[in-house]
Amino acid sequence: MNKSANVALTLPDGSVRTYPGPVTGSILAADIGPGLTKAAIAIVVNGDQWDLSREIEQNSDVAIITNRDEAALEILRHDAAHILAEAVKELYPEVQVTIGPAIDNGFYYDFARDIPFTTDDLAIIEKRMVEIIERDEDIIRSEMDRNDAVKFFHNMGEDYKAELIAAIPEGQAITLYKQGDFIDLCRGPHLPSTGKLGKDCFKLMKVAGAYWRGDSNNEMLQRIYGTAWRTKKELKAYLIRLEEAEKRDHRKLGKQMKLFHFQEEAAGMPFWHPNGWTIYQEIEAYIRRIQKNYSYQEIKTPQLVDRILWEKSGHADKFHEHMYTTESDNRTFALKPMNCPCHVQVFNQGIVSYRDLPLRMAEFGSCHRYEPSGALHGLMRVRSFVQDDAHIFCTEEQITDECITFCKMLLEVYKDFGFEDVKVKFSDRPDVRAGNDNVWDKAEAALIAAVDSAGLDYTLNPGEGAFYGPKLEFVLTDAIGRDWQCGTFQVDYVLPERLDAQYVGSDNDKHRPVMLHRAILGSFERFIGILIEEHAGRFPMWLAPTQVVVTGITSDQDDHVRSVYKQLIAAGLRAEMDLRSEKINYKIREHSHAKTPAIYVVGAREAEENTVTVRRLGSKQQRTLDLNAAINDLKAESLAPDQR
RNA sequence: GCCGCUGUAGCUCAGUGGUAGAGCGCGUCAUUGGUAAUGACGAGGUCGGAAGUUCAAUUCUUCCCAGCGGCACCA
Repeated sequence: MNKSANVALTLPDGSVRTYPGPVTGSILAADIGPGLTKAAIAIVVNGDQWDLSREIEQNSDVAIITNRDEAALEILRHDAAHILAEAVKELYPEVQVTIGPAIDNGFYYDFARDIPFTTDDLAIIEKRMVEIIERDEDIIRSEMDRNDAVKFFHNMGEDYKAELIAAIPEGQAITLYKQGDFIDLCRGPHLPSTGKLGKDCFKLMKVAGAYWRGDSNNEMLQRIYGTAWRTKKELKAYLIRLEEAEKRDHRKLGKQMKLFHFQEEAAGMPFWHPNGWTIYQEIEAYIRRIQKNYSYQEIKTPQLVDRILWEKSGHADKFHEHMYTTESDNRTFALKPMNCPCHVQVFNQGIVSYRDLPLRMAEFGSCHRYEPSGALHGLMRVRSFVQDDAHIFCTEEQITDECITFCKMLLEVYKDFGFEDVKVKFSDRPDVRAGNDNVWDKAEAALIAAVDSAGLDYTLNPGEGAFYGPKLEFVLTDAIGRDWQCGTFQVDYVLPERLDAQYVGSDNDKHRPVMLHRAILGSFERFIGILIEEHAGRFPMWLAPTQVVVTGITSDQDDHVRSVYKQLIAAGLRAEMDLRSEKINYKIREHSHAKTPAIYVVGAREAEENTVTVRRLGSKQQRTLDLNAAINDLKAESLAPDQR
């Protein structure tokens, strides 16, 4: 070790402060100014986050983290988790603590306790947390030998902690943090004292079950979630954001806007109503046009296929518990959970020449999967769904080009739906998989080469590939910053082998094609759910179930309203008319609530002049336009993005 | 599937060991009003399902189903 008597600390602005010996972040902060003493939370030492109380013994580049820094949030939240654990241990000493990390927007802590926490407990715990913050306990770091630490926690009755430490490699020092009487295993860093967390900057949110170490074979722990922020204002803003997100909830809007419903007799399987089905059909027609442009052929295959096919394909092996089956003819049939094996059957009819490749086969195939009951979530996770599914049969040499073209197509589609921000993840071989390692080496190499050629940045998602091949996953970000994984592109050498797909090459020999599985939207159900939340129900004109409502001021205009309505329908628009004897205020309010994008009002004046007064959703402005001009505007606006 | 919570009118929700209520919506009538709620009257519920405790269950208990929040899973 290169210890010098003097310790020189270089600050971000380049200035250097020298101390005669080891120095702590706190001392440094105090030297710089009293304001910083108060605001300081931790210190970055040569890129690592340290506690303010930890002694710096060598010359270092340092930066003090204050509560104004983003980095402060994670530390703060981690501390909130510790304060939560301390409060729980004080209130319920029989509870064992396990882990409690900072997460997006907050923190959680998992406890082992026979009796689950209730929401009433949350208020009590929260109160105790405030007390701990007011006590302003010092948070003290110490190190302990691994084996000593295991004993230490066992003696305290904290078996889970002991198990965690036992899993840390031998010889590695263990850091402990003590605040009041509460000691926890932790990497740190932490705030200097509990008082640094604002007592009105956090809130406990919910209780939930969570498996020990995330494994469903293990016992279930009691998890308490909380949110924590630097300021009360930030906390409030976050809570408002949650409320806003709730308003967009597609399940709520789906009901309100009469798009679809679910019921007990068909859990997880949507009943589409006329409004929702209109959106669905628009999207399907759009995708069909795009696919045609990209030289896909559309097919349709059976819903019910003998189990034997699923055994051959390997799906039954891995997913039989998630497949619906039915008996008939002394055979077991499975409702198809996916389309690919059926597409291979189509491919296998007759003889395909290398000249026919790449062969792009698309199907809006209705699939069923018995999803675990706890997984169901509105349209986002269903048991019956349709994908914009397609399989490309091609040669190895064609993979790259196909991938490039697909990426282009996918970005085009996302853009048409208003999603410009797209992330790509590359998922490689999972532990449980079909096909030998040579095949996987080949498939992964081909896919990486392809995505590189497509010019897309991607992040690695190790072990998350499909059982038959690696995949790219396309993630889009919605209007309120949430990520949704939708598109996929998978390279598959396994299924063609298992289902014996062949083509005749230019050498007149038989060869295996490679199969590329791909989807852009993923499931229509889920994508529509995403769109509902993206637009908060205010669909763009081309998707709006009702595009325009015509209504009169008084019943004297009824005939004229009928005539305008007929012209709108004749123009191919999804129009409604409202002839009820309600006041115009009432009708405007109602149709605005229904999120109808355009309202045409005809009073005596408009009827006389053959005009309409147009009111657009979200605007109080009224514009009186010539009827034909208004209809033409609406027609232009209601074209799908690819038709403009 | 696992942990917890919830399930009352079409919707949102209140309520009670003695078989139920509001607002909105719906229907009828009146009203003909220029851009986010006109008024009156009326219809509508075996209180998620099954069993149990009780003189009596929508209310208490158990089981089942579904939904919600998480966890696990997601070809």
